[in-house]
Amino acid sequence: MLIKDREPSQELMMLRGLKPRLHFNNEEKNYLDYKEKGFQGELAFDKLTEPLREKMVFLNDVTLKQNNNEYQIDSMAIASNKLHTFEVKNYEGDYIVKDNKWFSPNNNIVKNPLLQVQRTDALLTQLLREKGFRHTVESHLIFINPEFHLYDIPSGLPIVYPAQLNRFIEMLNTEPVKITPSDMKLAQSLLSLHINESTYSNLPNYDYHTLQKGIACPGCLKFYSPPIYTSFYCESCQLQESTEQAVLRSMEEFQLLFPSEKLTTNRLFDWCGVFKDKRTIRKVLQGNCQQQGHGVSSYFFR
DNA sequence: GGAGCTACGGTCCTACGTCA
DNA sequence: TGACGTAGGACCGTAGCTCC
Repeated sequence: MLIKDREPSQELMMLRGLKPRLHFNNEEKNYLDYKEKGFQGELAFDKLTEPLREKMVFLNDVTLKQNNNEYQIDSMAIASNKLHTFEVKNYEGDYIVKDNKWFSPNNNIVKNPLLQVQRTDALLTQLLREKGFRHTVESHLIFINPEFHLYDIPSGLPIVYPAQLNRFIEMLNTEPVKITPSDMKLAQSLLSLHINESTYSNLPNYDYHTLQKGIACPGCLKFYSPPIYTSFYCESCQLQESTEQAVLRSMEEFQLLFPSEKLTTNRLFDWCGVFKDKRTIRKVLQGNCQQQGHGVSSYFFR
């Protein structure tokens, strides 16, 4: 059973929204690639665990806060009073561990993901006890990318390598477990404790006036040319999208990047940048949002 | 209170897509 | 190919807000 599905994080959505509008430096480009890759890895793991959903309750991408410690869990599976956590890494290439430090293929030190797993395990166990659940917590560090290899790591750690993944899933699938009422109660409790991310420390600085205006294709993030009749056509990736869909997407992007700004026809018209008539924008807003006020003071909200 | 500004809506015309 | 429907563009009027 799946009771919480995965969606791109707000930070990833904001980065995607900013990418075509802002000149990213190398660090920012790498960070977006890292987030995209991470998300793709998580989606791939979700696909692998689909067969387990019949006998386990799954919660994906849950963020919890405890004693001012915020921690995010890529995936959780609960059954027969046991809670599995999965930290999914989509690392690629040859990584080496020296003196408990992790080195990427280009010899940069990366955060030790085992420490993250241990921290999550400890905080989650504490949370479960506080809430009165007797479930045991078993944490796993999953490396999903088949092009990943880790050298010089001691054995006996809760790591699942790409070559072991299918057997690992098969092992979980053959375990004689079932979803108990207590498992459901725990899943619902964790779902109710889930919070939205609160900090986006790695976002580049941006300002409305300096951002490039336009509607970016959701496929390749390149700006559309003006619409042909009622739809946009991306010359780069051949994707086609209705003007209404594109405006709604731009509206969500604008609200995500500028949550305190009022949504007006003119502002969205300027933000989209490709329409010749504001009425196209107004029509979409009127059809999909509620209007407050009139004239210069009017704005829309959902 | 009036001028100026901004936003919305009405009307007409044109362009484009669909269908018989 | 022509009729029809729909969307977009231009122009203008109206309404509401701000500022003096």
